[in-house]
Amino acid sequence: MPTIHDVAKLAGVSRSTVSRVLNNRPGVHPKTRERVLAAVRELNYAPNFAARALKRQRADAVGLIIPASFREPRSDEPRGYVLTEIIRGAYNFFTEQRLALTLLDDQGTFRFYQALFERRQVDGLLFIDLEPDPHMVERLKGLDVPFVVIGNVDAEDVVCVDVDNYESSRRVVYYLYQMGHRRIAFINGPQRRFASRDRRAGVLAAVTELGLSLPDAYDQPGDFSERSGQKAMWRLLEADPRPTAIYAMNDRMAIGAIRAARDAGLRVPEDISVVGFDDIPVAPYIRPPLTTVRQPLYELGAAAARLLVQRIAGQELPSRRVLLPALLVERESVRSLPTEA
Amino acid sequence: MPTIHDVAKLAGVSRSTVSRVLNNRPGVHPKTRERVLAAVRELNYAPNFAARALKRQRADAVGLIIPASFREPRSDEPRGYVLTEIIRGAYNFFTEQRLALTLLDDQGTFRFYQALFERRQVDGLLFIDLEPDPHMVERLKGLDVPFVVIGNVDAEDVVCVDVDNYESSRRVVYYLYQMGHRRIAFINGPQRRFASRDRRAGVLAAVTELGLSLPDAYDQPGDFSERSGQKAMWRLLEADPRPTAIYAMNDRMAIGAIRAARDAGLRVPEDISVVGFDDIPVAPYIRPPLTTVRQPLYELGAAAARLLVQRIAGQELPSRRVLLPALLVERESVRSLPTEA
DNA sequence: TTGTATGCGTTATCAA
DNA sequence: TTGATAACGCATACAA
Repeated sequence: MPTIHDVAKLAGVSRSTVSRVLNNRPGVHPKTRERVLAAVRELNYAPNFAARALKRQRADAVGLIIPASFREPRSDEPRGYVLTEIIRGAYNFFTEQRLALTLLDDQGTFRFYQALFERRQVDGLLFIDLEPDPHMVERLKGLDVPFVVIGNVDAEDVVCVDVDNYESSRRVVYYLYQMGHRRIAFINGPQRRFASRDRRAGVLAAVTELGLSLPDAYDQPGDFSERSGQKAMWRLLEADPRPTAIYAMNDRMAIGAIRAARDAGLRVPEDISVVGFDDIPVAPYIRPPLTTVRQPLYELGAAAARLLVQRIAGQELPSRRVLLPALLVERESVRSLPTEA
Repeated sequence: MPTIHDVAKLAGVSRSTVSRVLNNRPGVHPKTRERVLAAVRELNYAPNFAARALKRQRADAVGLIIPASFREPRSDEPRGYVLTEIIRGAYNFFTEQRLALTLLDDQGTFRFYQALFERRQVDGLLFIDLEPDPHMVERLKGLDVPFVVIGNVDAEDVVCVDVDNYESSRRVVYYLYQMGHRRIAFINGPQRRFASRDRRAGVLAAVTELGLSLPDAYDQPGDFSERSGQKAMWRLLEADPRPTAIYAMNDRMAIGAIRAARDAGLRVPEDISVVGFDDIPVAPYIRPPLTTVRQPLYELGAAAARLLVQRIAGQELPSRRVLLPALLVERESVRSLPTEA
């Protein structure tokens, strides 16, 4: 492959001139520029990536740190869809900015991320769902590596972008209320997850604002699995009075809940309404099609990418926490109830 | 960040010695090696990626070329799932080999791929589903860039790995036959796709081997969309005699077909059986759960990655076409028929 | 407006 | 067993 030297020779100029033309530096005679460009085309020249990175001290690449679960075999989790949409959003933005996107998995070790950056293999890091380790984030802040987290993080001054779990949840309860429901129950996710806590907080806020209450019997734990949704529903069905609407923190639990209801001889939504969260691909296909909250996955990826690029450019970021609104997708799993006046 | 020079100084040796230690070269005194390693640890040194690439003339990175459709917004297509599984397989293998994986989209221009390689940004290219352009592949072969294609390709001497569409399809027909079906119809995909052609060829082979036939009325075109499956089913239902089993080339068309059957007042599988292809995530969730063929997506990615690494290493490849077996997943959309003796 | 010289951080060749 | 030195290909400060 040709080098800048070959181009210079062919164009009859020095290497510096070629470099100037290639980098759009001013102060090159149009005529000369023309000749150089012609030579570039003729030789099909493209600047060596490594040499440029070495000289410029930047990689023109960012690392996307995907959850360690990515390396594990197929599971129930709609990971594929979620991940793809987020990556797509980030990828499109980075590509526009002429930044390469390198896939890396979450090895959980600080040392690994440090090396990545110190080796200048990447100019910045984008973490997807780095939930559990605020400690690592703290250490990361010690480095000067620009990074952005998708999902919430329990650390100060970390740039992160997330769906507005609190507000979305609050909206769901309001929606249910508008549909005439007053006895609204709730299937939660693991409490160690921010998403669960925030969504639950939104529910509590709405319930309070609306003058309702959330008795313990209506506040069931779950672990995001379909099975746990099913079990939670069993308990919910024994509550007295029975709730008229169930809000599950994710679609898989909602699906489990619907199954449990049906097994108990109840119809959804005629006898009991169910709302999920995520809008996973199967949501429209189950019976009944699931009313749920769609996360702005693509936008999450794109927003995070934009923030990361700004950080790499050294800009001060206006806010360190960006919350994106989610969309309530009405399908058929919620019934409108005549309000009990 | 520290350089090899700093390490050398701290360890009281020359840069060459440090380099030797770092690259596990023989001929270093154990004592010296020890000192160097200690210095490396103390400084938290990691070799500069660009400098190394420049010197070694390789990037230690491969490019994954994803379909251009990736950049487009969410569609019905189960692209997310398929892509994720393939990438996961490839990613895990590359990571083992200490190769970084860079995401790149299919810009369709030969020039782009050429530059990628000539810039030494990647050591090789992995194409996912590069269906339409054998011409580009031919040109790619002209370069000395190692590449492997996932999916079939209409060109000679190209290393590609794919699911064994022909054989899998053949198996489906045998399966249906064993279940007692004799009037088996077929909903095809777009003929320009290899997958469609190969799957159809498998059907024809099986039909012939089993002494059945595939009348024109049983051989319906489709375009992979749910809607087209539905339409094909309408035509199929008018055939006389009506087929007892339908084999659709993908799950979405199968879902469309089931819908059409139900709309026509037929029950699946009691009145008519349906088989799909792909095992998309919704397949187990539809009514009835869909019997279908699961592609070995993860394995496809892993196999392709392995082949690419071999090519990069300059090994001659034993075969230039690798076909992986698919798995028939029996669910509830096929009924066992008493054989008409 | 253009060219010369130097260095980015490694690895590899050759001497010692 | 080790060290000096020369590339790798590019960008830039400075000189012309």
